[in-house]
Amino acid sequence: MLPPAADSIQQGSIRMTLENAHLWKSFHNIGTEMIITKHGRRMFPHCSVSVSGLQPFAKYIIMVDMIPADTFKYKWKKEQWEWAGKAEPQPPCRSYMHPDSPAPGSHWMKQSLSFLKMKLTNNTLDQHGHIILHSMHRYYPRFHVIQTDSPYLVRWAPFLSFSFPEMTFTAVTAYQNPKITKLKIDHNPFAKAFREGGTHSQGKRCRPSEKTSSGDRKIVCKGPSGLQRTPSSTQSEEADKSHAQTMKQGPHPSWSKEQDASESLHGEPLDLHEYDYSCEEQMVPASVTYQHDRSDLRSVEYTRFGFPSSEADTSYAFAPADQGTRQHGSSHHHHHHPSNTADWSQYPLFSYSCW
DNA sequence: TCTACTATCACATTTGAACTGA
DNA sequence: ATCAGTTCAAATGTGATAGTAG
Repeated sequence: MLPPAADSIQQGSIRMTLENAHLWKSFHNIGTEMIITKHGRRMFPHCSVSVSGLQPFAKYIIMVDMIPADTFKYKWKKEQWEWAGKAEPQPPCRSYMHPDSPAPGSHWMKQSLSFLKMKLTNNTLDQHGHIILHSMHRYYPRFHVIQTDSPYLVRWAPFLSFSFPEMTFTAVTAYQNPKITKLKIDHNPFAKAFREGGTHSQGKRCRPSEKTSSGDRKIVCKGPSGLQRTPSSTQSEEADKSHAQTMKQGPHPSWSKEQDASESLHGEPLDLHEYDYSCEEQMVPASVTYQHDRSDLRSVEYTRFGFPSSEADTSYAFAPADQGTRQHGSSHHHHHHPSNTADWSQYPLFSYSCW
């Protein structure tokens, strides 16, 4: 079998691979948390994937949106996450288009794609095009490869969707699990700088460092336990920034060009206990914003949720079903047709125009 | 009282315009 | 005139804290 098995997903001839999978898994084992703020916060780890099998000269748009991982909200009680009721109604659905979009397949396959500049917010009135999430709810990113040369045709173009279970996270306004804080500080240069600077400046910011070391307390995120140390090996990732790009603002705020940061992250896997997300399929209520709506997408996915720890399950895909079966929600037949166009859904990607 | 959220802090990293030289 | 480097000031991003709101 081929090496790229674990962190990549294949649909037809198109393969998507999660770039910084080690890091994602490190977080996932503890229970990933992503800070969301009023003005928008970047993700860490970043969404970074590579794609292969595209037609070199065909144009594609690549987008991300965030899908609720379940129908619940949570609270951090003592040292673990607990169920805290039913999920709030979905905030306006938004998606983030990779700033290189649209680009030919050859471009996308040339290097990994980073969604570094995507920001998450809890502000439902956000005017900046950031992705709106509910705090204390769980989500996972979903990547869309859309074969079109115009953002305005996204809704009608054939597309494929990919997602990785180890990217599931809980949106929070402040970190809950100190293990997560520590992992982030170990790997995120900004966080590290800030923390160390703060400790320097003394006094008021001193306590936290104690807090983290005492943060070695036992954390049980409702799952088989057995928790080990986080490696303090500060194998910080090198953000391999290459060439600065210049283009500023596209027709939409969230379309600003960014430079690609393909990260090579070699954090060794942590021997932490499993994190049990009890996720289940869920329909997203339709809603309209000035951005895209993704609600109809839900009906074309099939899922293998409920992440057991085996390697096989770390890769799975939400594949659009064909026209016939889509209405019924989940279809488990993949037609792995050699010609990739046969695998592409012709169904409109977004049900409403949001521009 | 408890939980969730927010503004603020200080500084390394990133950005990008200005500059230099070929 | 154009390009590739270089420099450097300004902008950005980051977690903890103290405080606010409910």
